[in-house]
Amino acid sequence: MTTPELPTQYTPADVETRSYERWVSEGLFRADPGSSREPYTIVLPPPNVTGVLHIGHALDHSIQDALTRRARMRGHEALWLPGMDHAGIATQNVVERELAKQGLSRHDLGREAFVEKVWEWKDESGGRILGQMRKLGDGVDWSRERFTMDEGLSRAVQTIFKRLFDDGLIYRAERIINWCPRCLTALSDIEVEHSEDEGELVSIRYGSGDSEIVVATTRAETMLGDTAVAVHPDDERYAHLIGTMVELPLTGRSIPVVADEHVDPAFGTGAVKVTPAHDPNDFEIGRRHSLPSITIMDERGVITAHGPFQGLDRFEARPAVVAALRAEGRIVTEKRPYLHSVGHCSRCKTVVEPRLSLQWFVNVTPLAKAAGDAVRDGRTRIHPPELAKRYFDWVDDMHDWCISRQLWWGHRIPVWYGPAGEVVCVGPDEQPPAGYVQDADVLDTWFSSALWPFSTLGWPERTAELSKFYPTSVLVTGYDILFFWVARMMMFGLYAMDGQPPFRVVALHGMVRDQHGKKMSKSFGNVVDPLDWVERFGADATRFTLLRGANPGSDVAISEEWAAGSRNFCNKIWNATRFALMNGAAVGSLEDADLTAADRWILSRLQSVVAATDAAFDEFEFAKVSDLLYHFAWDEVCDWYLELAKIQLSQGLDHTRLVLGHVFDALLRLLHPLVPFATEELWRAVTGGESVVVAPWPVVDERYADPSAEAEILALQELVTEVRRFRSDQGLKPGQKVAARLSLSGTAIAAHEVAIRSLLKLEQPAESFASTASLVVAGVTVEIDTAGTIDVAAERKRLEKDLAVAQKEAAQVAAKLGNEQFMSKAPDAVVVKVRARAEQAAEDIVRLEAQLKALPAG
RNA sequence: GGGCGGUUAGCUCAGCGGUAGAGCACUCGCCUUACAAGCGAGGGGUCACUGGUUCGAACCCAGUACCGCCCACCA
Repeated sequence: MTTPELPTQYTPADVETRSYERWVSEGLFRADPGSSREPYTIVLPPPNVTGVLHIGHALDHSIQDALTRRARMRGHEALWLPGMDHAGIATQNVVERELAKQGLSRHDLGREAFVEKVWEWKDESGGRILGQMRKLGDGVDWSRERFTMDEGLSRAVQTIFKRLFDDGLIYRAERIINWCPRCLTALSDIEVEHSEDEGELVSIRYGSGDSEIVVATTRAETMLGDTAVAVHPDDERYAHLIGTMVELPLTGRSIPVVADEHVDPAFGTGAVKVTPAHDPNDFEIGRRHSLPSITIMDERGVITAHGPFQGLDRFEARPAVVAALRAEGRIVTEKRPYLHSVGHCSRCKTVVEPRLSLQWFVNVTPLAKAAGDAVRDGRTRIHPPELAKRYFDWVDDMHDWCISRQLWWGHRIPVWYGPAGEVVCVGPDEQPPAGYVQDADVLDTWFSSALWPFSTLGWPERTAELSKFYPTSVLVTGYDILFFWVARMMMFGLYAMDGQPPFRVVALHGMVRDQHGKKMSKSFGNVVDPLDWVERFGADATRFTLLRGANPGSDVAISEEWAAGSRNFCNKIWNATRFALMNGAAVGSLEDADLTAADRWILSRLQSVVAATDAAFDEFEFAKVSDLLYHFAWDEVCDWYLELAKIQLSQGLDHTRLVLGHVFDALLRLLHPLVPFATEELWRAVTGGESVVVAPWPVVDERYADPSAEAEILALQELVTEVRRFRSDQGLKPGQKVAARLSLSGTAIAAHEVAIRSLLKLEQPAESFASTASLVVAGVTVEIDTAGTIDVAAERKRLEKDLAVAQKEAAQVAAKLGNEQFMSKAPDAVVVKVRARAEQAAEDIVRLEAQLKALPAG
């Protein structure tokens, strides 16, 4: 094996691009549907094609890459399928903003030219994202990259639309929908974000004299479209008015008073103004009472009702209407500020206006039922389970899904209308009848995203990919799109794939936040650009930082200090491996090696770390995986084994090279899913293998479990640490050699005298050795000659403090052992432990008293 | 209004019934021939509060107080 010259400091940039291009060109990430290996599939949640990857994507991708890489190493045919989403409304907005800079609107270009423009934008922006993914090291199968508006995926969209339409699960209806007056499109319920906003609640007197009735509203301008006042049927205050007409101020119209169960008599005055065209509840009341709907606003929220308010924006009209009412003495009370929940467009934050319009809907009832059942019966497991409840709450009470959008960018609705308004839904292979006109609208972008797990594998064709890789193994995504995306993939996947859910496990992660747990936002200036970190700390360190905080379902707080810490870890691994190589580490059989306790200890520890790593990986506990490997590598391998190995090598124990080779081979493989680049470079150097990407995952080997070696090294560590403490307290310089006598015979670490003396810089004493301090640890007495320089007062203080602790411990433990109830009820293992503590405390007391006594006077 | 989660060292978090942990930050000493992005030794916590269960509670139960998130047709 050749020992390449590795630089003394890890410089990520040197190795990252080199490795990545090689991985791709050698096809290591390619998945073969014809393989006989068990499949492992993850579809990448497709990022928005117009965006750039943010640190949240980096987390999402790091997790998926770690899972896929480990699965591949474990012998699975691993597919991580990449792609991007056309993100209808978001993308259209971005391109429109660009046009606006040139003073143009999409209407200036016309539909065709505008869509052309968006495609151009998509090519440019999408390319940027692909570059970012390469920089992060995403091990995706590039040969299978997809885009939600690809020909194949468009075909899938039309196919499922047609199927749902034929099954009666897609319908067109005039309903109150959420309308964004800025984006000029309908929105689904979940595209509306609610916030507590300040408003004004005004009470308005309708009618007069005996027919007077007071209603309250926060949207005064809508009174122009009122067509009734509703009261509860049992409300005696208004019983005499039910069925009568009252005068509607400002309009010269009279409207009926109707009785409706929906009204809460205890709220406000118990009377509600009814505006069927501009409020979803009122629409329902209107329907129950056959009330007319009067639309008073256009699609931009401008008042169209004839009169003095015509042409005013809704927010100008509101105070104007109130002022006019006040002038007529119609205002009874005004409450301001009045906090109430207001819906905003999740894209542009404009206040949403409920609007009566003709739209396409999915009847979700049967689909949502199936989506709930699949999780309930365990076909799909949601992880962490706490979040499953959220899923059920939503799926069990889902409203029909408004899928039409008045946009130009997206999948055009595959429905044509005849001259007399006849409707025909056309599948992908059909021709619309002559003279029919296609619906102008496009589908909600989440409609095509919902097909992602199977449309990307070739559905509706029965492809080899589909039968090999569907259902996918795990879906990794943030809990924020549980409803938007996960639930809808479940619905459509179960529907299209004959009851087979799209994934076996949904592994939800949290949001990335700053070091104080604050949300990242541009205005706050705490946004981390993953590429910036990749440049400064390396992709490995960036990924490791994110994974170290990634507990299932919980948010990840990160900071630059942590990224630096992760980079330091990579550097540590780099240098440790470099050291092993410099000392001839090699992979070979350990069968005939005469292993020392230190060797057996590290091998024993290694096999239990493999087991613990597997357990944590299986539960998506990435923070735990990272923590385990971090501490094993740093605290055990580097801090202890390498130091002991140095001594063994100087003693000529050549098999140490094989142990080093074995440990680093395994450690680098374990770390590879988290830290792909550094491990690739190092693993190749250690083993001479082609690529760690396709190296087998370490397996637990019980034969290496060695409790007695572990106990032995633990005792060694205790002794060394205690003597180091003494040296430090006494101000002995680390390099300064000190004479000492060791009484090792009969102790567990009798064989380690050379190591102990070497680690602690203890020399053999001269003939006339007079000890000035003695320490007793792990059954060993260390008598140290410090040539009279010992600080007696400091050591006495220290010993007295330790003695006090030991005495307190002894008292506590004695109390426990004297407690009958404890003795009779505590499990044996606990009693044994407590007894051991009692013995230890007693020993400590004797030892410390002796040490105190042995101190020279001073 | 309904639901869920949190409150442990200065900061971010792990631990979830048997002697309080990690990373970073802090103090002291070290360029010890893999690594100063490092090495060694330390300091620091009535585990939010109040009750209860238990031989034993950071951990289980009840309540309180803050904090966060999700859902909701609060006129």
